[in-house]
Amino acid sequence: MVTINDIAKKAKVSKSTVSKVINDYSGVGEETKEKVLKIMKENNYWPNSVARSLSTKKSYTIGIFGPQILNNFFFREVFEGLEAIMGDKGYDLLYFTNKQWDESWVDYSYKEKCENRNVDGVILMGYGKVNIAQFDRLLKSDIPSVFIDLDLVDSNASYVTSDNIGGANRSVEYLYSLGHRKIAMIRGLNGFTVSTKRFVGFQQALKKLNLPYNSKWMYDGDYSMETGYQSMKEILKLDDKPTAIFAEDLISIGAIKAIREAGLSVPNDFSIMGFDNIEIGKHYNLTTMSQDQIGLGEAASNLLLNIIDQKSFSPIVLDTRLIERESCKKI
Amino acid sequence: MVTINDIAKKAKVSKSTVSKVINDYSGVGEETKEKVLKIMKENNYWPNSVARSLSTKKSYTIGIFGPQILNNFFFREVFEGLEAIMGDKGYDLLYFTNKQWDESWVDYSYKEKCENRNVDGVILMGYGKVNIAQFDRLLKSDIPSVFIDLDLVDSNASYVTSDNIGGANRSVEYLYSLGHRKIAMIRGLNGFTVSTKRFVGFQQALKKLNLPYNSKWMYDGDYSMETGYQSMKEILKLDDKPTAIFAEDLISIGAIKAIREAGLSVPNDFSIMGFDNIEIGKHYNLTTMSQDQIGLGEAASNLLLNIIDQKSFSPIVLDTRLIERESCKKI
DNA sequence: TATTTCTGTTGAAACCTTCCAATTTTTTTA
DNA sequence: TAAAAAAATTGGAAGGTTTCAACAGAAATA
Repeated sequence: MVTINDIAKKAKVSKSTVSKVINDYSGVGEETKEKVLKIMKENNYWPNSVARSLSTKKSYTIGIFGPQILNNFFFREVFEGLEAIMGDKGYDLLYFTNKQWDESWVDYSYKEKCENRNVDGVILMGYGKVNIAQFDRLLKSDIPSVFIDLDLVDSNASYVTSDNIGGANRSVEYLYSLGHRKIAMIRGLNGFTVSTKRFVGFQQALKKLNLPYNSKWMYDGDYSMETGYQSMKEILKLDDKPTAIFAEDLISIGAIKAIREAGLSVPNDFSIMGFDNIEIGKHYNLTTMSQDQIGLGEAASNLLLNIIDQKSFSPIVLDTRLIERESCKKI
Repeated sequence: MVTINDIAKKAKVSKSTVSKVINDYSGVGEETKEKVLKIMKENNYWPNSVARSLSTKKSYTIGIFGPQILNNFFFREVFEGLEAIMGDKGYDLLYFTNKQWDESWVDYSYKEKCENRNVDGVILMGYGKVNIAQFDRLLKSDIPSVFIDLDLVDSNASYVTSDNIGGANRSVEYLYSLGHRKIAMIRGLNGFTVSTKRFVGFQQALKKLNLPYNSKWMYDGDYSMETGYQSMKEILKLDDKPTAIFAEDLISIGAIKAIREAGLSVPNDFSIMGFDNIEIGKHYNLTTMSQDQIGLGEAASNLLLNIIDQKSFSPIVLDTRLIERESCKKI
């Protein structure tokens, strides 16, 4: 590997001078600069960012934490937004694996992993509300952090999320506008803030529109097709059935399966209203309240960069958008 | 941040001794070791991997290159396999964004990015055969590299792939066994080795089984639903129609759409045989020749670790597996 | 007791940068 | 032309670790 010393030697200047050229600092003569630049080019020289990072404490690396985020329809799109913005600003993304240190003489967790790698900031996604104590040390540290869909705030931490309450509200309003009065909800709880918020919005809307809240029309589970499938089977057994079901996309798809299996159809027998707009929903013609996944990634990036620059720390809440496909119909 | 010096001072030993303890080297008295360990624990000390990397040239980081791999049904699953193995072995994954250097006085590409970050090895995926010259400098360097689905080999480079030729062969044999004699193929060429190989396997099988090769039953495009949709529309116009279609999953799904739109059904009017087994295929009950995505990721990891240890460089070819669902039927 | 061997410990250099204070060279001013 | 000011250049420390040769002290041998 060619180093700054090699360049200095070849250019017959000191490495300080080369360093100044690299960083485009003032205090270098025009001729010298040209000469050094030429030699750097000739030798395809590139300053080593590890050494750089050691000396400046800045690594141009953003850490990413998230259990299974890469195998998740939703976060994979968020990642796209992250990559675009961070790439533009000259950062690479360090995806922390679940590696452990053998002799774990220490609490080796978020904060330590970040310090260990000198990341300039960190983005965390895919975490539920339960067990947020795990983030304590990170939050109290001075490592700039942005959470996605988990509303934690501290002196160097903030979050981005979609307007889940509002989105749920508008979902119900939409179903109402189509004539639905008996609306069920299947929610993917599991300790995730977002699901809770969507439920809050759902209830708000029912109240506002004077719709009945029937405990038989309320199902819990996790964020999976299976939850939708099983819950829908229960719903199908009811005497007093709802005419519409509101649920997150993956759950909605499970529900659609159950409906079809029972020889019924969507939207003729039931209207199904999703939430999220994951790609697979398209294949089921699922009407849904869309989050802007790429936008979340972009917003998280920009917010994190602002925290790094000590400019702005305010959480960002993104609007949701109704995507009308064919799983809901007027009755 | 607490450093090795802090620990040395508090333990009243030299930092060399602390270093030995950290790395579990011999030549440290039992008592001293205990004492140092205790102090490390008390101070939640963790050796900084940037400094470490500078001094050892080993970073416990694996670089990942791949255009849009995270937004790709296939590679996202491969990533899962990568993460599992690499995490186990103590590596983190550095995802290189497309960042550019402003004053690009230099060819800043794969090799340079790797050297710049001191990665221990690199995995590349999602690249076609066209323009492989871009990898020249990387291949000639001593950076351990593993390509996924692109058969490049050099002194420190190798690859993993699925048995595309064999898989295509067996796909045709399967359709043959169901009684199909008129088989079309829609291929997602676009310069990718895999598609070419699948075509080779397809032709081999036709020949072996004495089936007709009809140029009207052969369509090209890219790896997209649109290709499948458009090609299938053409097929539907033919007088002499095939009874089965062999195509990669996403293309197959496009074809199914076209068939359904024409008021026909799968598998009653056409049998559709996919290739890849991406998750979305399940939702269409697509019978497919499955690649083992996670296995590819795992194999790539293990191969790369072997190259790093100078142990083994042989390319790895994984078997494919028939997944029978309901898009193919006996005729 | 004097010498050798072994074990444990340490100081300093090295890895590649940045950064600052000090020095040298050039330019400007009186 | 000498002095002052400005610009260009340099040497070396610092950043946190590893590594290696050198050293000290204890134990073993003669």
